[in-house]
Amino acid sequence: MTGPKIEIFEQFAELARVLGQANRLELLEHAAQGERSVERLAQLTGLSLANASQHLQVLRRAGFVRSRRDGKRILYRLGDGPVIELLGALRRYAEHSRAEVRGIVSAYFDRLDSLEPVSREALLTRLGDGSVVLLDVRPEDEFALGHLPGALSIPFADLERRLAELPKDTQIVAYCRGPYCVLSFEAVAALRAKGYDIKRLEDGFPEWKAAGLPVAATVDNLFP
Amino acid sequence: MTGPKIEIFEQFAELARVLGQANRLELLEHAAQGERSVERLAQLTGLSLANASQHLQVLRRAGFVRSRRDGKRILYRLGDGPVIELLGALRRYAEHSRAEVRGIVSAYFDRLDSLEPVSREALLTRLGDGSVVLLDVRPEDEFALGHLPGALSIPFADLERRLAELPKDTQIVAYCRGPYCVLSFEAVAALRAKGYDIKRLEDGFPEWKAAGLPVAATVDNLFP
DNA sequence: CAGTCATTCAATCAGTAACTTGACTGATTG
DNA sequence: CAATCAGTCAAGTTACTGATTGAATGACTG
Repeated sequence: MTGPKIEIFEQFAELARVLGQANRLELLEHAAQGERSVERLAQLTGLSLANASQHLQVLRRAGFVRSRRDGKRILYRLGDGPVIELLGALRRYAEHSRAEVRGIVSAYFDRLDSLEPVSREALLTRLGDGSVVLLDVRPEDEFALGHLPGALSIPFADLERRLAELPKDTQIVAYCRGPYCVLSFEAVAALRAKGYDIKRLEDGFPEWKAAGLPVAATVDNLFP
Repeated sequence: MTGPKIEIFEQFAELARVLGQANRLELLEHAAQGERSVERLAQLTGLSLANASQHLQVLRRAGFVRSRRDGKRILYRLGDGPVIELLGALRRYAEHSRAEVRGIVSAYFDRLDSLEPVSREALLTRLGDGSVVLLDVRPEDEFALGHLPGALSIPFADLERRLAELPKDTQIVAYCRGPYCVLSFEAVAALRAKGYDIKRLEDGFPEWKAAGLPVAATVDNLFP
């Protein structure tokens, strides 16, 4: 081979191998929501503590996440390279090439929301003229760690109880963790059934943040 | 976990695992230049025939390459999903996050070409007004399988012998297989030492083609 | 239609990866 | 300063991956 290519390819391959594990991808998505302790991440993914810890270290060595100590806890958050962009490229490739992905997507998602999602750009314009209400359906702690400015936080679990907070005369745009997060799909399905005018944001919070758009946070790192 | 995520992550991880092997990435880059037989790809990468064949089948199952039979030969070419985009995202992430990659790049490449490369957009404009000569330094067979329109083919190995074909008064833009292909770097270094005004195209042939820009081919599939 | 060529398949082996368990470290708390 | 808590480390098991070898397929060639 000509020159330095083998080494470069080996570096690329090492990074790709780190993403080649479903549990790590899941940890990564959770870390992308905001800082999280190892224990919390282990809970969220259903992994054992030691296993989660080891996976997180693999992710850290590859730069996909960073960590810092806070008292006895160690908090992991997304790394600062173009991680979301890389995951987005992987997702787009998968959607194009893997019938399984398209199948799962259509089975779970299209059934719930046959309408076009709202793009980031469209949302920005409509937020400007106040013609839309933004709804964050992620759990409260994820909202606290960071959310789209002006978003209303009603975790999906509380939605039924808190319907009164939602307008019937203004369109609602719901979002959650990412393009494949079911929460926003189910919120759309549930609220539409009740007569609300609601759509889904195409991406989730991490994509919004990665695009360099403004983010609001209620706490800094209160909920690990 | 909520819903269909685990399955989706497993699909993503499967794809990432396929890219998690340097030999496969190398095969992929060669297939991205144009259709190639298994034997040729094995030669180019230095892999055994059976090994190359198996890796190519892994790549095919993931949709990164396609194959067709031509007589006794089986020809592999790049798949038609956003493969180049995915590899580009991987490359950009690696450049950002891996000191090793930056190190290798600067050790081998920056030494050879400290000047800014020419972007696709800039090249397009300058091709329009005829203020630039395009130079393809890849081997002849890769040129034959596809090249940028109007490019002059002088394989790097023949460069010394064929200097007469190059203008001294017009700027030259050299390109080869991709951002890390050494050929164009070395061509730039060699010709600049001889007093030519020469720069490097930022990307290579596959990126150009993937961007949907026009491509010329001398033969269809004559050189497998 | 036997021989040859290009590729794939099947079997094997060595090396690596994922998960578990239990011990260890480092910071807080009584 | 001992006890506790959060996380890491080290060792072991099991499963998978990559490479090699030789046999098997499938298509052309005389």
